[in-house]
Amino acid sequence: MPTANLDLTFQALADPTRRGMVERLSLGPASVSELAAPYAMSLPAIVQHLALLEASGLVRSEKVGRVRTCRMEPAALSLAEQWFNQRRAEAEQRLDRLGEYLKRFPDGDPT
Amino acid sequence: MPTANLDLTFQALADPTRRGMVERLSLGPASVSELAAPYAMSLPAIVQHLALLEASGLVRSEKVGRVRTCRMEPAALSLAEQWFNQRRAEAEQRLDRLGEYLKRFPDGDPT
DNA sequence: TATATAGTTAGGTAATTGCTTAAGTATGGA
DNA sequence: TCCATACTTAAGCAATTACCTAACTATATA
Repeated sequence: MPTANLDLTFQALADPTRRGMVERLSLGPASVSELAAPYAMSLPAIVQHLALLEASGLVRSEKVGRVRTCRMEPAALSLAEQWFNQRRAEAEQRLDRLGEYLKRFPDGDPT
Repeated sequence: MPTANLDLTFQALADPTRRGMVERLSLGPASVSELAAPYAMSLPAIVQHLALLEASGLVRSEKVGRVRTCRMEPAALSLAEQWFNQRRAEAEQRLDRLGEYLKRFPDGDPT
């Protein structure tokens, strides 16, 4: 339902850095600097990416002491996944109907 | 594997107009003006959205006479879907390992 | 052949994105 | 208490995005 959230989710996943961060977090929680380690860019840039991931709901984080620990929010992932499933379901339904139709009128239009 | 293509795919799906067009095309092929009909924006804007959908490989189109017919390319959708499946698989694996671990050391660290 | 239809091309603009550097603020350890 | 660590905030900038209008090119149809 919340189409705005799908916007944010897909937008978040459209960037290879952010997708990399999600891949990392799918293996388990990580601190900001751990997330940043594989990338050549500045820490503020990473933090900005993280902010988008949090805005989309894909990632949640909490700070204890001076380290912020980030972890995946699986529900947000599955929301996007559902969208794909619906599209596939529709496409398959359509092809089923087309199949039925062709079985009844193998030569095309029933004219 | 082609991470650049995932970029384009998710980028394409991040916009509600384009996502709407994909939803429409999941029900079956449509002409450019049919795709444009539900939206308040100009035709050139729609054509631009369509160009992004084609660049991502989600949609393919061909022009016959003066009408261009657009249709879904299911393979591109399933590429994105696979990415989600991998993420979920990893997350579940991790939780399984965590479960095993807790079964062996119910009190936490094995120190 | 004239006119409407379906789409295309070109150019412009305001807002957003993905970075950067510089200068902070807490927190934890020697 | 001093210093390093782990971020955070602010400001700026070049490139991209999502539109727009105006003008154009084909292809049907009357």
